[in-house]
Amino acid sequence: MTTRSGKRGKDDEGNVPLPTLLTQAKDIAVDKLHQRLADEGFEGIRYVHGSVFRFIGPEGSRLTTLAERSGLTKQAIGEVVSELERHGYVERVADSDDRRAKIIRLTDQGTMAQVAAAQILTDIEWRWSLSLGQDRVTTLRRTLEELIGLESD
Amino acid sequence: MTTRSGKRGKDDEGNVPLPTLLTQAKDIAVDKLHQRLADEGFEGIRYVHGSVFRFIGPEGSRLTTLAERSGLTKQAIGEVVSELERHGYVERVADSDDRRAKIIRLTDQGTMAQVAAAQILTDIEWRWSLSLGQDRVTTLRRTLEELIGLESD
DNA sequence: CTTGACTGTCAGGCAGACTGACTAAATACC
DNA sequence: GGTATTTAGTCAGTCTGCCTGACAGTCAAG
Repeated sequence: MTTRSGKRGKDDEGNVPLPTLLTQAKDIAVDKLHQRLADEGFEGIRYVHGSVFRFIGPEGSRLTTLAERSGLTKQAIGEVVSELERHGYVERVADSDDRRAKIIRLTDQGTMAQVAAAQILTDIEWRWSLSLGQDRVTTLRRTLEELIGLESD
Repeated sequence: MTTRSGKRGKDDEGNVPLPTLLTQAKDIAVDKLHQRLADEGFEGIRYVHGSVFRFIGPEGSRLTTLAERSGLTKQAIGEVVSELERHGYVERVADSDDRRAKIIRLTDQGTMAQVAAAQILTDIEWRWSLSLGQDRVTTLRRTLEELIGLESD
């Protein structure tokens, strides 16, 4: 039996908890992103790969840097990088200044995937704006940004 | 150097992706919820326990029902229920109508935890309303609800 | 009363991320 | 310059959360 995730008919009485709403909205956006990336030929991209695509510098970054920025351990991000390397999105090149280090760089395909992801995310927001009104999506973003800035010290 | 995850200054147009904002906001709310629950004496409550507290009926529910509503398997939700049972938040009682089944019911402490969680979530929204304006938090909730209703087919 | 469906549990497995231990290289100390 | 400490990345092992598969007991339809 396939269990469809908690779909209540109409909300019984009380409010759906805000964290649930935030999670569902995130899941919808992320699912759409990955599906459309796959449609455009960028396959095998998983959620955690965003830790590399979002945080890697234009000239590449070290593993340790990616680990710090993403909040994952070196080991964890190292495995992610290896996976992206196998898929041809990044490459490890020697650092000429420090022979311990390797620079993780996007390949051409990796750069295309990064650009495509950014465009798709922009497009998702744009489509939401069409349905809900541009001001409401802009307000959503601003509210979230303020909220986070407010609470994260 | 402690790198706070992806805090770009105010730059060009390098927007933080919307899924990231949604995730961060969710994490903030959930962390606050669990911390305040612990402060009020409800200890050992983890994220996944919400699958029980949110979906359990007033007279209790069967394991299979909780599994369907939460989207987890029977085995997974069964483990969650066992953990909550060890902590004294729920109990398994025989179903008088069906000797295969057990009714999972909140204990008094479980009910208190459920009520406390709901109050805390309401309070979190209320505090956000104080900082950001009540209309913006209301709008946030409405926008998310519409968004989800829109996209989840 | 036999057959099939359902309830909950036990067992085993896999994926993701963690801690710990290690080598090679850079840097600081004296 | 020589030694000690720190740093970069990797290998190994573990833990957690969730999954699939298999099962005994019970219910329900023919």
